[in-house]
Amino acid sequence: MPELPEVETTRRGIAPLVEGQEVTEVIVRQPRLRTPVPGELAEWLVGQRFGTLARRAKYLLLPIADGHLLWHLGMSGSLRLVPIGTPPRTHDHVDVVLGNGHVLRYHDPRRFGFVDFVRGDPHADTRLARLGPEPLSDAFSGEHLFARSRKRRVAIKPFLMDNANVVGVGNIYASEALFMAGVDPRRPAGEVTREECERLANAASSVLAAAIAQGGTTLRDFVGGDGKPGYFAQSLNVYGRGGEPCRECGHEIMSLVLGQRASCFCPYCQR
DNA sequence: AGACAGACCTGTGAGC
DNA sequence: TGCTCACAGGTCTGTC
Repeated sequence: MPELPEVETTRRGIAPLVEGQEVTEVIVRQPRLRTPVPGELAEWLVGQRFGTLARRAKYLLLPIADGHLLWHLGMSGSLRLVPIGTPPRTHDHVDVVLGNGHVLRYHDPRRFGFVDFVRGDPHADTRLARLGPEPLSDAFSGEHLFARSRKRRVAIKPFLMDNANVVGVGNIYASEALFMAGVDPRRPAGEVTREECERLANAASSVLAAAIAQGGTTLRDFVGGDGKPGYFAQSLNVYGRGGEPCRECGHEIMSLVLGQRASCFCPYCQR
């Protein structure tokens, strides 16, 4: 499942072979994604050249002459480059054929992702305009979290996962950051202290940076050719470990539902 | 405006 | 073994 680190890894991986390339053909095999693939996609793209690829939150931005492709990988999407002529597999929904002999191929079993075209400034688009700061930027800090969370009664975990507060912190990273910071995920956001917000911001940034450094290892759905789970899974302290002993103190990891999401935490280490 | 429920989709794994 | 079914996940929409 692409979390922010995987989206960033995708961007870095495909950029060298996509930037500056002309689109020669667009093939849509399955238009029914989270939002339908626009019928005019080929019309918009063919003959255009891609500019410098960017990322905002979990969105990839692919610039063309008068706008941007806005691509979201959803929960199971991947964007890869394959040589022209590579036969599509099941769930290979969209191909963007490039002049250099490569195909930018979108694969998404659960079809939670989407691709759309935004004319003009993409950051003015409703999907991007309300987003909070990037977790690895200077705009994100403990002070920012502290200021945003005052008087908020929602639990700190769903607060952290709210894109308006900080982007790219999904269920897994929110759980891990809260463990690292020693904060109980059920606490009302407004009651988390300034010092705890500082620890939380540092924890969220460092766990995301570590995951990017590992190449955005998938954490759950990923299974290698040898059937082994993702590498980063070994680093998880609480996520998916309900009922198991805490690695720090040995107490049992609790699991419950917060904001409609499974949440795991150590009731002894996290107060 | 904040809080929360529901919808979207399908592979996986548990239970029968 | 084969079937059913709940669950996971991010984000948008709708309701209170």
